[in-house]
Amino acid sequence: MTPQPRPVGRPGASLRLVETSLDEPPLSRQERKERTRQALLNAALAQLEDRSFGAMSLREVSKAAGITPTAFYRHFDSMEELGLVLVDDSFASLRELMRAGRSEVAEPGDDIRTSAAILVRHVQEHRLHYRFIARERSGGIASLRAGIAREIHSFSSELVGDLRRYPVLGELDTPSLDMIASLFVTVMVATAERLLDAPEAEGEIRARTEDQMRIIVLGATQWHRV
Amino acid sequence: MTPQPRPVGRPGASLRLVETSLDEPPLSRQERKERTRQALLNAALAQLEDRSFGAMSLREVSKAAGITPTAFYRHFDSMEELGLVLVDDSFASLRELMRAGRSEVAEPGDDIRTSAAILVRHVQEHRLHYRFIARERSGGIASLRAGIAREIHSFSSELVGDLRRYPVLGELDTPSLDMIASLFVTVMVATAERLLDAPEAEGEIRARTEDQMRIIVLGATQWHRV
DNA sequence: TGTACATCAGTGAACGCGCGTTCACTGATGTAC
DNA sequence: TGTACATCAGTGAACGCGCGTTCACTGATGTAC
Repeated sequence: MTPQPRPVGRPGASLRLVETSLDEPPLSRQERKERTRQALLNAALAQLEDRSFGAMSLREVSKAAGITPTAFYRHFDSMEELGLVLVDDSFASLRELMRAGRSEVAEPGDDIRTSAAILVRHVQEHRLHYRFIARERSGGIASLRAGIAREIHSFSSELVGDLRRYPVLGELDTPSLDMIASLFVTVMVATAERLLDAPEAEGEIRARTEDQMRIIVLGATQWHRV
Repeated sequence: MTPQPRPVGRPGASLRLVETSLDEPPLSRQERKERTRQALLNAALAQLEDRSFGAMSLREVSKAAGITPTAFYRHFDSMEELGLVLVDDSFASLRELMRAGRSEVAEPGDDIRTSAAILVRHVQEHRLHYRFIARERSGGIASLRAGIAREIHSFSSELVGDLRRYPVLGELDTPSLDMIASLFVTVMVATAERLLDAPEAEGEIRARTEDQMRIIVLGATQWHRV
């Protein structure tokens, strides 16, 4: 039913005689270990399609990665430790999004359209990471929730820095900017969740996100003038 | 370690002789069954404190409710069916919130403060239901996700009806009102999640929610005049 | 009111299964000389 | 370059355990007469 797992665990030297040296250059022990580690992380991400992380088993993940359950322990102390690595990896991908955002917003009047487009594209390209974050943000494992909350908070802080560079918004005091940044982040999280549920409605979702961001900017430029 | 489960399963007649008829009036078979059913639902809600629904076992829930695993099947076909009942119960509580909102917003200028206060109070008073919804909204069980999404969508539609009654907002077209209602709902969901994580920060969270709702109203009153 | 029978919520033994973790091991890779 | 030894990623058997589900059952509650 599920696609055949690509076995990575078997030592390769005995196969080396069969395969050409072109498509399989000799891998060091270290490289091979790293490859298995990635296979475990990917297998876990893939399982999240229809389970929460807490409902996933070490044995299933190991099997999907092509190793025995015992070998799992050569890479992680526990599933929870693997989960924390997934949190890190996922937010590395998110920071990449931030960088992309800062360099791509070139023409000033079009910031919102550009930001929404970048967000939507990035979620679609990193579905598994975003699903993991969406699912475990409120999930059953406290250490994952804490790690995710910390990363989202730091994302929001960086956003405050970005907002400061804007003409009208930049003049607001820090508590107001915090509040507004957190509102943006809330909308972005909701957008990502909607995209995960209905990737085919990308156009609609992007349009709605743009409008909601415009509402926020409209309100924010009036803020403290009321 | 955990508090002694209150056993509800044992037939009561043999105890009836010991207890006074005042504090335990004779329960019908039907009443007793309903009591056990509620015990199962409450036990499941309580387990969600530190697990996702998908990571919960039928045996644990039955044990916490004071019956054998076998008796579980007298009440639900599966854990999933129990979960769907929890979704219904949780949103019954949310509809109660909407009703409270409509009757309490008396003085016009103070709608936002009142709404935020009602929301915060309601989440605090129904923590277990809200935690369940927050956790399973993006959780691993498709039928629960679908049920929750449907209920939140219907909540958002009701909100559109409420917004129509306001002086300036009411003049907007339906797609705009949909978009604005969904933004309100997004903020409300985020508020509930923050409260679950940090109930002691209630004051701060309420203040931020009020400000974010004001930003939205400010933006919405400018909408389509840009 | 009393009797005989039906209903049915809950019991407890049993099942096969997948779980996390331990252990002693294997054999290719890596290193020292 | 060849040899001897160390390292260590992955193996496979074994463990005790909790899981969902089945089954025949018990005995209090409910009902018909």
